Amino acid sequence: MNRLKKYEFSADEIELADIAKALSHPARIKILKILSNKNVCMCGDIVELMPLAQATVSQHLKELKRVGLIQGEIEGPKVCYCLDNVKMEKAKESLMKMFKKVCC
Amino acid sequence: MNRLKKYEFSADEIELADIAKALSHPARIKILKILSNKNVCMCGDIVELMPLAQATVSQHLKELKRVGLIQGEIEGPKVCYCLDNVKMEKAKESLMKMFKKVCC
DNA sequence: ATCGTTCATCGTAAATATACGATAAGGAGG
DNA sequence: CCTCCTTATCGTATATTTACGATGAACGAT
Repeated sequence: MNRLKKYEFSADEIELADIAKALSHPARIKILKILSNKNVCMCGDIVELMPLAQATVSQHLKELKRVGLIQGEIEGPKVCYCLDNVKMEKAKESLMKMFKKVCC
Repeated sequence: MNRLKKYEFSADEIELADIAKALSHPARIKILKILSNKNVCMCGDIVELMPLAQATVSQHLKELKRVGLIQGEIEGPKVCYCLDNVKMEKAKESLMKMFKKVCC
């Protein structure tokens, strides 16, 4: 954003937009799907399933962590990522509330 | 995106990410809310309720139109915007499907 | 026909996002 | 300690987004 105007909006609007932003790239949708297959959680395994370089996947993981949809836990030299189901539920509820208020 | 990699993902992932992108700015969330108050639909009225310049609001409206969440109908010199409830419902369902598949 | 109103689009500047190679940081195992 | 493996971060290039003033296009009214 050019000159930060976000403070002109309500906290709800900003929060919801932020969640949507985290979901606004197919790579991040795919990562969430991969993590929901509880068999896979190691960062390296995720990278293998993605058509992107390791550094790029790491960036997407960081964005998902930023909004709290996933967590990363260090296991020796590896990192095990998992969904934060509480946060996911909250994100779903926020989106649903908006849709209900707005139309359906 | 640097080198377009989106084709590496599934149509579902791309479509969902696209919907999320449309929702990923507080201004656009606010516009949807404003339009759900059926009293307001003229572009000018929307602009007055937004903390942004007319040109910027027009850009946000265009993005919402691009994904089909709203429609614009010319009424003389003015333009009346309204939600596309069918598309909104579809967007909600797509998001819900993802959440259900992924966690909740 | 001219004028004012309304809104989209153009042009542009700055911020942010996306992507990747290279490198750093940390642990495992010799 | 040294090396390998794993992952985050840095540096960087490019694309996209956001924002606004200026301009253009379309219409209604005078």
